[in-house]
Amino acid sequence: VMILRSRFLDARRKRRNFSKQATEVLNEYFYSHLSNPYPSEEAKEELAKQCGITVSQVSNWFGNKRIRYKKNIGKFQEEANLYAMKNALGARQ
Amino acid sequence: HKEEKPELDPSNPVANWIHARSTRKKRCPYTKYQTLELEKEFLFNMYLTRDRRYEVARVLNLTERQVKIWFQNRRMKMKKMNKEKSDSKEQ
DNA sequence: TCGCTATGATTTACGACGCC
DNA sequence: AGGCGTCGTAAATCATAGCG
Repeated sequence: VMILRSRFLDARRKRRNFSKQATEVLNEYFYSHLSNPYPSEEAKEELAKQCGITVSQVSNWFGNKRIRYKKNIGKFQEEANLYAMKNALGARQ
Repeated sequence: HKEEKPELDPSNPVANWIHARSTRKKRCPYTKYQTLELEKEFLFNMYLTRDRRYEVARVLNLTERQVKIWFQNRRMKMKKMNKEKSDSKEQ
């Protein structure tokens, strides 16, 4: 408990990339809201909970994703297709 | 609510996103000295009087607008840091 | 081990809106 | 109207994790 706390309070603990599952959740939201990828505060809280990260981290992730996607749509085409397909399959059941 | 500039283009997904106006000044990182002096001033008071703003801007060779915005951003940063501190304390 | 790039976080600069 | 406040964000930049 104290250890978990100090993990957060402890300044400058090393940055870790988010888990594959977390990135999966964020990408699913991003690509299924591609025409308006701006989650509300409530949606951010839900995503944060699902991903095990903070709301600020969710905001950072979307900010980075939007600008990087916009800067080079081509580079993300494959990823976009993957999540579009995943979404279509999931929506059918 | 919209923010800066919804582009009117058909069919591409990015069209309705928020875009910065082309007239926006490019972000220019401040020097260590500028940042240090701004931090010292912030420690003295989180809100600037008009006279202090003029003086700080003059000394650091920034515009009054840049100094005003720096303080606004700094207050938001402080708020965020306080929130994270209290969030991590509960449970 | 070394470089490089991808990724998460932070820093400037505004637009939108609010309240004197 | 006008000016400064917050809030959320764009875009650039920083720092370094992580991989070939």
